[in-house]
Amino acid sequence: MTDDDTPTARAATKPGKRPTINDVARVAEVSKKTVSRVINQSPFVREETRVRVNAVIAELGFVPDLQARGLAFRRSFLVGLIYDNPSPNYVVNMQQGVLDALRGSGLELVVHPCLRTADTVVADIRTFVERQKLFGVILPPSMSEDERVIDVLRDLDCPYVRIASVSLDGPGAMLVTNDHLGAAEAGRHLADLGHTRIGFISGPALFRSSAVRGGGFREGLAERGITLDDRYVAAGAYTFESGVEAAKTLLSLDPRPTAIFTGNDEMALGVFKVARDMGMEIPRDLSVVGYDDLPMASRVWPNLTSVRLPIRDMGRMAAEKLLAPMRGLDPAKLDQPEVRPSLVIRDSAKAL
Amino acid sequence: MTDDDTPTARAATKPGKRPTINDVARVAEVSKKTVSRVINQSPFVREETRVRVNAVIAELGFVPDLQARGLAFRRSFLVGLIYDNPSPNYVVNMQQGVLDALRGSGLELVVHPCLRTADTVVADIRTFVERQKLFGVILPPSMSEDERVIDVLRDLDCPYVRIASVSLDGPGAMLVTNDHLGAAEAGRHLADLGHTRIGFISGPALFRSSAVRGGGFREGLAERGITLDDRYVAAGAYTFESGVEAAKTLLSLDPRPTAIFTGNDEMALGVFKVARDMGMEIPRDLSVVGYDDLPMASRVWPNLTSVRLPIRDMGRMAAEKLLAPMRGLDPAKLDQPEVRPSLVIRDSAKAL
DNA sequence: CTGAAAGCGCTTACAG
DNA sequence: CTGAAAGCGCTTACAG
Repeated sequence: MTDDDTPTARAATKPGKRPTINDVARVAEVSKKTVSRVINQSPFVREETRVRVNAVIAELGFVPDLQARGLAFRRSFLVGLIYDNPSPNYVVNMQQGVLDALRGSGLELVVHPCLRTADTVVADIRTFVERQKLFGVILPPSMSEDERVIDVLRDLDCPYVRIASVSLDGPGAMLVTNDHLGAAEAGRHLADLGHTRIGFISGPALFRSSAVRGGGFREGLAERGITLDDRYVAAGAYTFESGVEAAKTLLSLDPRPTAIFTGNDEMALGVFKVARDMGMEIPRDLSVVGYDDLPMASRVWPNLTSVRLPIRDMGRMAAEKLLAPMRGLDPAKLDQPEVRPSLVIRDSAKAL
Repeated sequence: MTDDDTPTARAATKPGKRPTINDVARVAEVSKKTVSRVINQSPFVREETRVRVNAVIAELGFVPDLQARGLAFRRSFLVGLIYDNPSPNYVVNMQQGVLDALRGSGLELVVHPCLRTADTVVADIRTFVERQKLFGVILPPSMSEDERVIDVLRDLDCPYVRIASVSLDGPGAMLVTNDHLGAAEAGRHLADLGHTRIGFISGPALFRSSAVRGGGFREGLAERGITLDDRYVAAGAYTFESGVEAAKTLLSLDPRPTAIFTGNDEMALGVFKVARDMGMEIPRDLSVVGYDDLPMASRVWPNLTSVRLPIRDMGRMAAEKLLAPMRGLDPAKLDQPEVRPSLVIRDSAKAL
């Protein structure tokens, strides 16, 4: 016998156990179905009833059991982030953005990195999505570009949002980052600084952004009447080491380029290294512009001019699209959110 | 009527639906309880029966429903990673390590970053763990050092493993990283290079590693007969900016230090910046040693000498500890895994 | 607007 | 070593 032995508290629940929907129903003197309606925000509940039930829910500290709901709903309350992007900065910012959107929704984020080149990826992803009965999935590049994975998700009837540099799907399932715009801005910037003999280090063919950034860069130069000479284009792989190799190639050309645009910042730092090893000083002897605006860009010397994508915002926008149906919106009728990259001008590119 | 209309296949399951434990039981001609025993690797099943049931499981492609198991077990198959560490590199490596251990276990990783300074953290973590009925939780620093969170986990009966620079808990719940050893090595290294007037930039007081690294550094110097002068110690906050401020202080002392050890790499890069701005060249005019060995350490110029912690391994080891009971091991009787940092010698610290 | 019954797919507790 | 019954805590489908 405790002080708390009021009729209500007594009827509430056995000690040491979390209250269930039955406890709420009993105390509120309604059926559990009505409690269920209140939990699920059904409009078919009288206002007075809703208020009373909510009061009891608060009083008992009732929290619906996710497993039980999931079992009945035949799906979980988990959002999957499936990625093969190896940049820690990209991954963490994307996760933060997704979590920004998920906050308060009752959904949680399950992370699933994988190797797109492994021959078990597709089967692995199928198992993951099927077992977890995911609420939805977010696919940043280059995972977003793999149609085998998309087929699996469609087959499993799992909602998804793809993030990519160009549109690859219906508006309900896409977030477009328009990488060509950022690259074009980089091109115009270098041209406006007076550079004409310009090099480009591309990303790997597996990443769609490689071609899109390259194309955008060409466009930007073309707007200023400059044509990118194919001899000044080297293939990289988005890694520091590949940037080093490509820079060695480009900087041993005669005449050598006065400026280099790289498909990402990692490779730009490779250019930094080679230039230093060759006794060149940036930006005096060589201008460099990168892409991604990693935290590193503003730590190295000279600070790297780079194109920034609002990665955290992208994660949030993609997740919000996934949440739309929950909020009574039709994802197919939503507008396709787009994102614009922007050039962050620092000290690594100067006028000739 | 299909070609597949054999008795077995017919009895198997309705089309378009995933087979359940009942389907397996029917086809294998056992009770669902026996199927359950096989799934859960109970030893109380005749070998012959087990083989037959497993064959049917494979034949039907049966995958146990996680929500249903979770509802009956009263817990989920999710491991939570709760952290407030802001370094993307640390976070991603830790996640990778945890996933290395989780692979094949049927468990998935739910990430939960948070702000330890927010006044809702503790309540927020309670909600998270309680709602998800987590299988277990992994706490890297400095989350691992928050006793309020530990109290919540104990109260909720949620297994956890803490990762910290010193032991804070029983062997079943700890992974010790011994940061003092790495810092001591840094101290001996600088002393062996002939430095005697040495500066130290510490991390924030909220992080236990700050004091542990500082203490280890003092010990290392002491082993070489050098005492760290308190006037050459500045308080940082593990951020680039705080490194800049602290470096300004230390480098304006007269006489100024010939070497600086920083509590992490971010702050070391702050020292790089200030040294450059003051016209000093590293390592000619100043030796610098960092801690963490970020990817950046081998990108900047000069390459940064730094102490490395095997973060991915740490994640894996912590997760394996969490999985021990699943494998029939008693976590309390397990040995407490320890990790040893190592000094990676590069170009930022040289002999006087 | 509300409710009683049946069911989601597993496991626990109890028998044998 | 195996099984029939009851239960985990919700929702769906059907009535009213």
